[in-house]
Order: sequence, then C-alpha cells, then structure tokens
Amino acid sequence: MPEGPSILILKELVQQFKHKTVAEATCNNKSLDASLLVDKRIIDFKSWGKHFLICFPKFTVRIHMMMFGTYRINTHTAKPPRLGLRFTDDTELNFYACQLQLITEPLDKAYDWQADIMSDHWSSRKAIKKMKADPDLLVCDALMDQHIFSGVGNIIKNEALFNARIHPESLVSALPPKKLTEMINEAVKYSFQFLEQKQAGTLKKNWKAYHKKECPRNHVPIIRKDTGKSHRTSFYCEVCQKLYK
DNA sequence: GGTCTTGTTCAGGA
DNA sequence: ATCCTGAACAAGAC
Repeated sequence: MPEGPSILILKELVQQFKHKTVAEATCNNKSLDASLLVDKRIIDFKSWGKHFLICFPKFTVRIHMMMFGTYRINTHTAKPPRLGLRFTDDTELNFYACQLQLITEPLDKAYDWQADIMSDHWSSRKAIKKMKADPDLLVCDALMDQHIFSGVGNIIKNEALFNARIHPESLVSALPPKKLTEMINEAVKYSFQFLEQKQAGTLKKNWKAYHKKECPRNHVPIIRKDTGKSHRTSFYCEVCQKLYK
C-alpha cells in the first residue's frame, strides 16, 4: 500500500466523503479516541508523502499505512478496523493495520510541504540543502529519508537510481551537481509514473531493477544487497550504475 | 506453509 | 550523549 503515489490514489478515492459528517467512529486500539470524531465534519483530505490526513475543523487524523496497511471503501473485512468511520448517509470508510495519530497543531507547522516529492510545493533546492548537511550521506539513505524525500519508498528509490545510472552506495557529496539534480528529477519523474502505472495495473511489469533478475540494458545480473544505514534492500546493476565515492 | 516485504519507532546496549 | 541493532507491529503475495 504505502509510498507516496499510493496515498494520492487513496486521496482520490475518498473524495466522495469530503464534507460528510461522521455518525459513528471506532478504533480497535488505544492510539486514538474515536469518540472525538463523532458528529464532526470532514473538511478536507490531504497528504504528505506517505501520510494520509483526514482534516476536521479543529484537528487532523494522521494515518500511516506502514508496510501492510489497507483500506475498504463502503465495505469492510471480517476483522474490526483500526479506524472505522460510518457517515450519516450510511456510507463507510475503514482503515486496517495502520498507525493513527491525532494532530492538533496547525498542519503548516507539522509539515514541511516542500519536502513532499509529489506536492506542488516540492523544492529540489531545499532537498539538496538538506543532503549537503551530511557529508557521509549515501544516496540510498538520502532517498529513503522522509524529511528530505517524503513519499519515496524502496521501489521508487531503486527505480530512480537505476534510471539515473547511480549506484545506491554512492556518496551524495561525491555526485557532480548535474548528477545530483538528475537523481532528484528521476525520483520525481518515477513517482508520477508509479502513480499512472499503479492506476493502470502495470506497475510491476514496468520495473527495471526492483526485484529483477537481470539488467535490461546489458543483461548482467541485478545485484540485491542490504544497503546504507537504513538497511533497506537495493537492487542495482554494477555495470551501468556508477559508484561515486 | 514458510518467507518476504511498498515502513517506522523505540528500547536497550555498545 | 550518540550510534547502532533488534524487536515490535501486522497482513497479503507468492
């Protein structure tokens, strides 16, 4: 479910609930007092990277799908939802296996919109500035850092690095400026391709490195390795993805 | 049926 | 204090 583009799809699908009033709310753990939502009206849905935000007049409910989160619209599963919302017209919206958090401060204070890679407010310049603050930063960790590239997950990381021909263990500080810009541009570009391909049901078949056996450019084996401080798996071609160090 | 994983936080040890 | 590791959580795909 996660990665930024999937949250944009969710946001699109729930537009039907905008301006509706919650008639009944349940939460199957202690992370949120669901009674706070009853009789409250949803004024908007927003997102920040992988965060999905349900905005009420005086607070926002933050939903993070983590690895396995799911949702059901106007239906439900056998298990009680982490967050279940029923509206006054008997429609329903249910979230499972997700992390909930109540945000009471203004959203502009809680979020740096310029860090959201798929937002209109995205700023490459600011991302570069953040990356330059750490001279030992590897590109694989930089792309996975939600404060720098909010919305990027392991799939986007691997595909963007493949497209930019950059080895995941390259040092950000060793990349020529044009190459760093190229990496960022590929991350943004692939994020929007991810969105289109996911909607078309063609996401997996378009992967060039992620979970692939061989490089589509030269047919040498794709390397699979635990990389960086984040210890997330990278998939890359040793031949066409250059290691900058 | 076992393994893997589109993610993050936190406790505890070095 | 700081860095690092493993645990915890949770569920569908293969």
